[in-house]
Amino acid sequence: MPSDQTPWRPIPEDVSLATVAARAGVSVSTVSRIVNGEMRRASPATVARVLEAVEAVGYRPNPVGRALKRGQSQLVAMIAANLDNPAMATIASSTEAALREAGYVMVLCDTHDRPELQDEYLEAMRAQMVSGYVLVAAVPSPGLSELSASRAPAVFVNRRNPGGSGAFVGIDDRAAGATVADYFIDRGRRALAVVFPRLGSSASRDRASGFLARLRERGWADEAIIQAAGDGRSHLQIGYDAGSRIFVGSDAPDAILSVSDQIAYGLNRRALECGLKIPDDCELVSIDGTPLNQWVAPWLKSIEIPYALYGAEIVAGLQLIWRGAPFGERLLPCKFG
Amino acid sequence: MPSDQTPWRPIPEDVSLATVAARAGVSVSTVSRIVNGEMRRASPATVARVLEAVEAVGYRPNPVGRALKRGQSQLVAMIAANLDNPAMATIASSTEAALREAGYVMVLCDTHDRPELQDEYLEAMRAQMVSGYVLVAAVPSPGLSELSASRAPAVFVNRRNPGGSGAFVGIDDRAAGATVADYFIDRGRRALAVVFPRLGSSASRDRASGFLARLRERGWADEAIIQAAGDGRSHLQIGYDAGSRIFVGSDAPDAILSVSDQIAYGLNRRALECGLKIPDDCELVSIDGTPLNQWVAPWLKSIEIPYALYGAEIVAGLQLIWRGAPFGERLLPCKFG
DNA sequence: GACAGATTGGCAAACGTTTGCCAATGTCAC
DNA sequence: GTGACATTGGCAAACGTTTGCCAATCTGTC
Repeated sequence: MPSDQTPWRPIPEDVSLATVAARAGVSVSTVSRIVNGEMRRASPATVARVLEAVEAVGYRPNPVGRALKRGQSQLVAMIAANLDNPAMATIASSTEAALREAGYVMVLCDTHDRPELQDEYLEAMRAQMVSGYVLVAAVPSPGLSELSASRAPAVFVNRRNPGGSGAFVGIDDRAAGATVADYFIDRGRRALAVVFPRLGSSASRDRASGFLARLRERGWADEAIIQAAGDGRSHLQIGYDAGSRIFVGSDAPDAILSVSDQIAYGLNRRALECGLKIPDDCELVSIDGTPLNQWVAPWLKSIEIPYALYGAEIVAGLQLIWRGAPFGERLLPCKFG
Repeated sequence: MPSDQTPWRPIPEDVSLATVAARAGVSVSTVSRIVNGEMRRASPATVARVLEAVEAVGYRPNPVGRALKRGQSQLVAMIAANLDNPAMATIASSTEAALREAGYVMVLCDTHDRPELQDEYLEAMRAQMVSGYVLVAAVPSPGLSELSASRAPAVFVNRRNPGGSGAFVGIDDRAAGATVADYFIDRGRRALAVVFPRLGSSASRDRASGFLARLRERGWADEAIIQAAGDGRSHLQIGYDAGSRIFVGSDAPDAILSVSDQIAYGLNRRALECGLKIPDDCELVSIDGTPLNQWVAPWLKSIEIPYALYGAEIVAGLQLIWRGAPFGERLLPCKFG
């Protein structure tokens, strides 16, 4: 609980519409209208006088007063599953930049993948009268259903809306999986494996199933492919555990698709412990491809998801929705290399 | 610019003090007082009736109205230099959790280390009437000076207030550097180096100078130690570039202190390219020690900074300041391993 | 000179909250 | 019965903004 006896108060934003109005010798309403660009409601002379006064006293509209009146703040909520994941941090960073550019302020919430916390945040953000929601890897929850039903402006990122439709920014996960399948086949790999979280997002699932589907198309039997699903929250651990199962015995794969960088890190660690060298003994391809890889994991080949571009797309999506235009989904192109 | 013709409006928080007041048959003021815990202003019967009504209609105070009246919102601004850095992401994540716990909402701003942007954000946050500021690796700027002068509640993290005093959460950087110096000496290392950013923060400087000072204490001449200062924003690149200078020639060091993980990543990459193996050919110790290291950089030994604990300390600091208590600095203990 | 119509600008209410002040009622002692 | 005093609760203003509506002035035409 915040202390009730706060000795410090923010410097009162001593310059308000009233200050400007007084200086320009007009009423508050006139200033408000001019500040909001409604120029036709005043004579050019008045407009000039008001703008001069605005400049002179350094007036900046108070977002709180405005929010109260308009019933909507300049805040946009980003509700992310796990900030500690570098991919999410990059998304957060680029979104923040794009929002600022558009005149909004980002509020960041980390749900740690927990539905109750997600709902708590959704409620809190609604109370803050946020203008929109950015849901990064949202989990199913009652509050999320309500949100969908309320038609509030929301953009889902990475994971589609678990319960229904909604604007989406991400990549073509199935195609990404398929690309890796083609790559492995064309390289003459014979023993394939795919590692993914058992309780994963739509994204994880689609990547794995796109991979398997393409293999099937090209004549591989499902049984020929090792599928290692891992439990738990940490992709690192999932990868490590999967490695424990995959790398033992004589039928170790010679090529593995890991649906995320972190799973690949875990796999590599276990591979090292088993005396296997990647990529020499077993090729490893992940889908993520954060820039850090080239520094700390040069052994990892990746489908590179352009997370740094997400922010711009997300904000473009929000803006479309705000003006009532439809925004289905935006799948960004990936580089494979 | 946000569209002016927004078709969607947040569901009006249809339940306000007035709703509760009507249902309980009392005035708005009474409800307000009771909701704020001022129980003595009403008879037990009234209190009960009001609380029942609050429950029944599901009343939640509107933070915007409250902020406008109080001149202070429940928002706390975190102004960080670079979210893409995993250490900062961890700090952001833990701070966010601690703030939520305390009933606050975190607004995240990424300055990309640019003073103008930092000032823009400081101004914007002031306009939002935030309750406090968390400045992670703040850079010197006019706005920051103003902030210090205004005595606004602020906690500096990692880097001390570049212009003056202020609450600080971090580690004992000089001691960390000294620890590494002792370690190298005790391990019998003979050719030492330290790599740091030329235009670094107080933290980087202190780590390097703590290292050098301890070496001096123990009889090493400054000239005997390779000091590689790097330019630029990216620590990865700084490390890589420093490696280019350090690893060539015959007098390569057998032990290096890197003041951050990322510099160490860059160093390692360059070492590999030079055919050197870490830690066999050259021991590398960094100060940071993010958990990711054990997965992707097992070759790296680190002073581990407990970033995940920062959030709690930061919020504790803010709360002390809010209630007028002094909060100088809090140096967290590090693990070396 | 009068009237229609456009132009210009102010009044006041409203958003949801907090809080100083006052009014009404109750309690007690004399 | 009267006065002092505590208890209980409401009125109304204020925070900074937006906006519907009305009033005043101006422009032009007959």
